[in-house]
Amino acid sequence: MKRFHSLKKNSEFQAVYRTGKSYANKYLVMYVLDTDKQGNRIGISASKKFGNSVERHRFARLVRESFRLNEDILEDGKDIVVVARTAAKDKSFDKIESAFLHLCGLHNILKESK
RNA sequence: UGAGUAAGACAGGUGAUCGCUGCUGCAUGGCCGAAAGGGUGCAGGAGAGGAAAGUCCGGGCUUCACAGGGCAGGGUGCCAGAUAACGUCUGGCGGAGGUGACUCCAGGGACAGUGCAACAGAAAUAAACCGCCUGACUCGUCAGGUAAGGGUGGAAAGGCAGUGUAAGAGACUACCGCCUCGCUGGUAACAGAGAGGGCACAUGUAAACCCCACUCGAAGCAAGACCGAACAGGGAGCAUAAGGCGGCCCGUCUGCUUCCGGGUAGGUCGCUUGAGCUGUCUGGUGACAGGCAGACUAGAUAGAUGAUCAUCCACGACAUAACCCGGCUUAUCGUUUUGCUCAGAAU
Repeated sequence: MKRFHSLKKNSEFQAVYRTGKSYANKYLVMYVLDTDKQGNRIGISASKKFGNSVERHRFARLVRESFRLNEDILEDGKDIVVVARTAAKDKSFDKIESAFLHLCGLHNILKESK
């Protein structure tokens, strides 16, 4: 299996926003939708309000890295959308990663939590 | 040495582990495919900027339009050159600033016409408020002359000095400025000296309309080209077994096969070898042009450069390619090189 799967279409994002459940903390907002398909998919969103191109790319990389390193402890068959909040700007990797795992815990999609 | 001025260079480095996107090689009777190949795995090597930014100009490229001419509209605006082209660049000219190196200038036309010029001021394109002078008389008023002086303003009928005069005024004179004429130098912008005018309808504004000269077709890589599930459409054949429109036949619609053509999702190309880069030589004051040699240096398509650790130091600013080039503008922690100028010291 190559890389990891990501959400691409606007319609896929809209489906998660409308029908998925959401939790938020200081840095991130996370939407999760059950798909019953194999593999998890992630979509990352940072609006222009968040910052310029460099800052938005930086945020996306940190979230992608958090997802990649922790994918094996996540349950299967989820569409996840992560939205940036402005407080996440200029934050280090471990802050973003802990925020990501915190939200995964709230969504109850960690394998250990069962 | 200090202060300044101009032109450049660099844009955290090194090592380790995990991860991402192309490329090359090898492997893979195992996953897909008839095959080519794809996929997967391993290895090697490559992988953002000086502004990649703003999208303000110009060009290539692509599609559309196009006999020729004119109008409208846009752009440019001292001269010569460079260039594929430009609103860019180079060298001059003129003006402004600086002791200087040097810097800055949207720098055609205001006797073609129209418009506008707040406030202040007596008056703003038209002039007598104060003042000055002359005359008259009822003795502080009237009539007339006057733009030298006062005050207002960005701008008040060329400036300054003198002659002159009742007081004044280019009324006259010298110098400077302006205008006209030819002469000399220069490709030209322009400069120089000379002669004449006697200063006029008299100010400013053309990033106000406008006039003059030159110039411009439109839209953009989500351009566009090709392949092409699905799904509308048409032709041919088959079945005519069944059903609908008919009481029945013909006909027609529904069905299946096949072909044609349009074309959505999706895919492939466009997509990186180029008006390019590096070095060097020649021509040119220079922008630049030409010759020779060398290297190949991102090509993603929801969009690849990240994470962790160690270590060094100046403790790392601004900011992420999206078809490609030439410029402009704006942002930027700092480090550093070279030329030149001024001041001081020493020889």
